[in-house]
Amino acid sequence: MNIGFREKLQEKGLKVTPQRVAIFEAILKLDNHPTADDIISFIKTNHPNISVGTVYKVLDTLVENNLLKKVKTEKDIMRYDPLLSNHNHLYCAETERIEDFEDEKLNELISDYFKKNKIKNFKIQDIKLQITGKFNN
Amino acid sequence: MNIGFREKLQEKGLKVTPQRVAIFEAILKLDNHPTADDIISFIKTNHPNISVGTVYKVLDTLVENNLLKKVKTEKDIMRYDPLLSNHNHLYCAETERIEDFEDEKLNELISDYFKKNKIKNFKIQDIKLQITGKFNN
DNA sequence: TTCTAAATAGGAATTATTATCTTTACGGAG
DNA sequence: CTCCGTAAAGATAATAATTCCTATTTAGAA
Repeated sequence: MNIGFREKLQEKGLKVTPQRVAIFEAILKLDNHPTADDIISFIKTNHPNISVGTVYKVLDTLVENNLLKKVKTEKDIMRYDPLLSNHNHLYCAETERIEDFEDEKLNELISDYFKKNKIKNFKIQDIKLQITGKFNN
Repeated sequence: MNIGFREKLQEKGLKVTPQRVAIFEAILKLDNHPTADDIISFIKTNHPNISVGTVYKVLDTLVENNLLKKVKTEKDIMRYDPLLSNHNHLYCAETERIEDFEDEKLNELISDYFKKNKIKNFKIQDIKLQITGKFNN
């Protein structure tokens, strides 16, 4: 997966730098959709020489190149998501926890619906479900 | 509708202040889901004596009391929405335009789906669709 | 009208993010 | 393998949005 990341950088014509690798690894390791701040803290302990500005710049670059996605919570905080498959999120407003939620059947149901019921004057590019609620564990 | 707003404030035990009324009216007048900044600018010209901090606090209060909702764009900007019916949004990433989108049939379809297909360990409180794409006009 | 808790004004402080400018180093060419 | 040009990183200043703080005001109940 590390190797996959390096290759993806190269495909996009981006240089493979230790900073980029470290930041991407941090996101994978931190799991659960870290904030920029989570990533910065993690990086600070593991790679104390990587600067804050670099973290932001790398995140931006990766998002621009679709190696990462941004997720937003209710509270307006950006989170980062390394999974690139088409998935939705379960989100708990109280605890700020986010979990991935994949359900191919549901995706189909919705996209079928929109095939039959076009929205006039609007061309859909992407549909995302934000499911808010409470985790039982 | 103005009157409705005052009543809603009272129902919640909130004081009816000219600031709250002015800010709520601004949101209605600005339409299209203004940002806090839009609201502040508008207020600045119409009620120059209302302070920025107050605008933020009023918005928070109204959101807490369900007299207003927050909407998020891709770009991490908060917008405010005075409509409280259960509706989703069409969102154009290029122009930042947001339109309301109501479709009762779709809402039913989705809630039926989740009645039949519970998510384990998670109790759904709210489902929102974010439909990203392009407007044709 | 009086009183008190709630709300506002105004500005400082904080936080997150972006910009700038210099230095470094990735990775292709020789 | 070494060198070079350019993309990327470092460090820090600047900006932007929002929150905090405290004195003052005011809505509305008694």
